[in-house]
Amino acid sequence: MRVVLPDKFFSRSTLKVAEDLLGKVLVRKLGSHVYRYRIIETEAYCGQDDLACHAHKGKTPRTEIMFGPAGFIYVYLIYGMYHCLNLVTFLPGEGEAVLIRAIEPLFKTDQRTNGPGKLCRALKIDIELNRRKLSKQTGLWVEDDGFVVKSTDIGTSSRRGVTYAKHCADYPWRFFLKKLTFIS
DNA sequence: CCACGGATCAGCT
DNA sequence: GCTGATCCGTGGA
Repeated sequence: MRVVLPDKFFSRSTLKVAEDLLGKVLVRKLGSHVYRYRIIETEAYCGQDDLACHAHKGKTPRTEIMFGPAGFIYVYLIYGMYHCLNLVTFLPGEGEAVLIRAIEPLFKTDQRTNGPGKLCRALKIDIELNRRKLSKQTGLWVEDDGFVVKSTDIGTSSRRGVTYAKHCADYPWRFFLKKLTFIS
């Protein structure tokens, strides 16, 4: 059973989307090959009041895509050498998105995808995908394959690398599947 | 125009 | 745990 997640999945509360994306399948099509990965770690970035969010200063050329409709892709270059993949969430005008921090390949490979920079490198995600819509046509989309995630499988913590964000740095807006989930 | 610093990672201590 | 690599978006002049 494979169902492509509809736009309405993403046009909900960003915290809810970040949590619900755990266990879903990120799909990348490159040429005639299709690669599937389990999403195992995410972070929520919640608009103008969130000092860690790129949109907190309001709409700029870079962040404009975050203020558009949910279901679009926001990719940016960080530290001059890594790209980060974000999925736009919630409502137009809010400037919110979910950062995909780690995924697990569902096929045999040596790819390292346990970090936002590394997963973009493995999936060949770069600025070319910025502002595009999640879809089969774009070559990047998200599916539900029936994998069940219980609330007890989910861990939370503060977000990584945002110590500059003052009080917002402590918000528990990082979500991950506890490793125990994959043993059994 | 120019200066600053970052939603990271690998390699070292 | 700490540091450097590397470049572009952003804001101030």
